[in-house]
Amino acid sequence: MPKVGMEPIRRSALVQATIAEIGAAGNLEVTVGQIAKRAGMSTALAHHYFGGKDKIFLAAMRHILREFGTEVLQALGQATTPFARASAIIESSFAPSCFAPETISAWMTLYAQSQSSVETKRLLKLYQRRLHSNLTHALRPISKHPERDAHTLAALIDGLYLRAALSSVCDPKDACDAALQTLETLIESDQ
Amino acid sequence: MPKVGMEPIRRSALVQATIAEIGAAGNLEVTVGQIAKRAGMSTALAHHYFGGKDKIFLAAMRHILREFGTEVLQALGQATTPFARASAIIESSFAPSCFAPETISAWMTLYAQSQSSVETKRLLKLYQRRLHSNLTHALRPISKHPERDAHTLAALIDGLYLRAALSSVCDPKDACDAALQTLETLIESDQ
DNA sequence: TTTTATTGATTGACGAGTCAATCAAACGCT
DNA sequence: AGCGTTTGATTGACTCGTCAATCAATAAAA
Repeated sequence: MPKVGMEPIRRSALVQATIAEIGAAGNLEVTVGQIAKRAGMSTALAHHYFGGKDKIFLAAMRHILREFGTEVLQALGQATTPFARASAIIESSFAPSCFAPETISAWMTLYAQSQSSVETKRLLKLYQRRLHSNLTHALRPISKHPERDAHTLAALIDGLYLRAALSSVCDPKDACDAALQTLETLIESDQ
Repeated sequence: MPKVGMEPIRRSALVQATIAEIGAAGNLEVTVGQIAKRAGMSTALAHHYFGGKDKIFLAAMRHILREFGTEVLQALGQATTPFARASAIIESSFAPSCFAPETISAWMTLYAQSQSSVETKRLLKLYQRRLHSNLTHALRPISKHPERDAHTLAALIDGLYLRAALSSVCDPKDACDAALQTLETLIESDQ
């Protein structure tokens, strides 16, 4: 079985397994052993490829962020009008994939870890900057205060996500509608 | 030194120390030993009074929530008009005490833990219900959609808090202004 | 003397990271 | 094609540290 070129496969399997384990546990209390087992290899191999537990976690976080980023980008590609662009960003943020248990857990632990890991904090800020920049760009032609409204909408998206993710009867659609509704109210208001 | 009636003092000291340690560490990777040491006692005594690590953490979380609750209640007492009530709720949510490092860390770990601890989730939902109910009550006389606007504002508060807490140049005032601004926009809009 | 407070010492478990050893594919040389 | 060598893949076993929880013992009130 030992073949060359295993590295990318192993790394990807570990990242996948990490996300799954975090989702199953609900938090970061996950051992390298569990992750390696789910990925079908020994703990030694996991260490061999990543060098340490925190490196594995960071890679998993990066993966989540990257996946979300491409989802938004793709939705933006479909949109033609400024309003459609803003709506697309909002709808991407409440896509079903964002509410998979492992995604929710990953997202929450991301917030928590950001308080103690500078690298995690960097990642999170990157996501926030991108969301803000995308929103600003979409709102520029249709809002009297693009920057300000983008800031408000970005925060609203995060907050609505938190509430929807926490609620047992987790209804992404309601949250999405609320965000869209507020988007309309904001751009119609002229003050 | 052994005197009677130590229990409440010890419990309170442990809760205080737990919050401080979480703030210092930035996450839940805090040992009972650290907490007990900061509280000036042995780990055995900490176990004696709380029975286990998770019980200690839960007590700390409850303490944070209760403190926040009374702060809001006090601010509401000062307010006379409905608009002042809504503003008071918002301003309480961005009070300096909410941005102390230990409070931020506690809040973040609260979100993260809620995914794996039903009791923590229950606590968090309680806070959200109270915030929503307070806001609805304040908005009833001045909004055309009190429930809907309360939901939006509550989420906005959480989101703005997240962003402000995460930003290195953490400016609560900006976040508060954004929330107040949106409050005005919402109640002025008539659709 | 009963109850409450208190701790040092200990236990038992668990987990991250390391290491030496094994195995097989690829490589280079003739 | 055949043969030795290097290189990547892989793991079982082990080390070292940590930490939650327990317990037996002490001391001081009541």
